[in-house]
Amino acid sequence: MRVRFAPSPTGYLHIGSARTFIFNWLYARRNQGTMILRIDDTDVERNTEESLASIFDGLRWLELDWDEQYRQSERLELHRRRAEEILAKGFAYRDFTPARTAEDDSGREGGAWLFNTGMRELSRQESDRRAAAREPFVLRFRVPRQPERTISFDDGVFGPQAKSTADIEDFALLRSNGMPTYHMASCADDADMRITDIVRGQDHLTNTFKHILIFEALGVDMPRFGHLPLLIAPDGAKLSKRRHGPVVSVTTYQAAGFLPQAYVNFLCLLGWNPKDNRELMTRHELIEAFSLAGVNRSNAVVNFTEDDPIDPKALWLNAQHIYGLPIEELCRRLAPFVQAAGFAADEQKLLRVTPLIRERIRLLSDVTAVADFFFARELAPYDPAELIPQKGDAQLALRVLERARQVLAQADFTQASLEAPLRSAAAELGIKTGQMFQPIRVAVCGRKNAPPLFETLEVLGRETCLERIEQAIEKLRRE
RNA sequence: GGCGCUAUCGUCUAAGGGUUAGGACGGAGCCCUCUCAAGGCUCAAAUACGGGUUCGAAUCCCGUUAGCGCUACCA
Repeated sequence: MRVRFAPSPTGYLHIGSARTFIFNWLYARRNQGTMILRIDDTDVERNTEESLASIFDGLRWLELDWDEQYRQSERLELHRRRAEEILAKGFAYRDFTPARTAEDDSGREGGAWLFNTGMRELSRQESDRRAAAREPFVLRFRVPRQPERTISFDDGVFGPQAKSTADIEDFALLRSNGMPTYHMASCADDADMRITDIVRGQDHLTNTFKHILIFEALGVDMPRFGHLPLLIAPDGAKLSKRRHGPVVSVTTYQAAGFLPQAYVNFLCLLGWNPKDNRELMTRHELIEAFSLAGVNRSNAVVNFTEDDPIDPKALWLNAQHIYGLPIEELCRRLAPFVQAAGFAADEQKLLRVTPLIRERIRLLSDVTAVADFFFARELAPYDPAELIPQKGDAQLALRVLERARQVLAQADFTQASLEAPLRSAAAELGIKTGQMFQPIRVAVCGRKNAPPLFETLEVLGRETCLERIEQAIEKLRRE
């Protein structure tokens, strides 16, 4: 089995493209096939190097690989040769009609345009003469019309498909500048690369009839086809940069702090499922479970809003994958985000902090908001009122902190030996544990919501804790 | 306009003639609990519409509607 992903480098890597790559990749890996990356860059006008770079960056980030790589622009001779071959066999003809413009197009009514009159019938001699005279022409496929014929194929996802040649126009193979069209280049390459299975977006479903015509004319083995439902926006429109902004770009999710395996997992669930209610899946599990039969036929909505570009389910999956990661690996993934935020993150410290925050972050980037007080020397300013516990006052907060200062000065600084004395201190003061712990938590973390107190104290260390409690006491006295 | 594809909770989806139409995310509530999370439990929430076929239809057929794709010398 040989499959390919064939993006055209006209923008950054689109999440829909990434999903198409993933499905091809899963299909290949599942069946010990060969995965081919082919850059379809025949549209010189729109291709950019940045786009090419973004495709590679995106795929590298997603930790996806491939076995062979090609660039269509380096294979133009093959495409032209194959087009000539089709012309020589009589399956194509030269059309010398000047290119239509958009305005010409608007007037069309009552059925589809099929071909330009007079050109199909041009004699070979006449055609050759005008071509030799350097008159520009576009090479068109001579779609069989009399008798018309039904082209059919069995789609791996959509099932049996059929279309009459009476509904297929004489599509172009070569442009008047000699460049192959997408249809020609794609089919010539698919044939040359001996692609056995073409898995691509549903927008190509109806193009497939044209491709079958080309493959037939070329006299090559017919590949199998499988078309994927499209990814669309909540408003039903297809995802586009203009309308939907960063949600369509893979880099958005990388920057937001997604784990590649989580994002791949999310993308797989858009239009495919393993039929057994599993959702959280490893890459290996995805490969094992993948089949074209599990792919849906209706488009899938990426559920984002104007305020939040991230689909809530993607977020949940990311949190699950984060929680499932070994501490050392999570640490490694977190480090760049900690550094980018300007914290001096020494590895040992991060290794101790990570277990305390792993179920509190949904994105890797959350680490800076959740664990900042572990890394910052000085606590960000906070309202002293935060130090005051439920059903208490500043006096109580002061008593709690002064007592805590004593306890922390003496106790062994481990979670286990900190808990008992702190609890009994609460009992001695005649207050609830919550009332005891909150002022301490706010004093050392600078906020009410934080990881469990004793672990936090231990990781922070005696010196930092006492220093921060001292500062809190002064804050309260100044009030 | 022509041709094609699609239609189950808000979203992703399961069920492919017989189910109280299942799961997940998100939402609401409860439990757990030193806060926040995580976790557990519970609740609300769907077969687009109209006809057929059948003892029986989310499921098969036809139509309508809606959405999407193709209809370029874009891919």
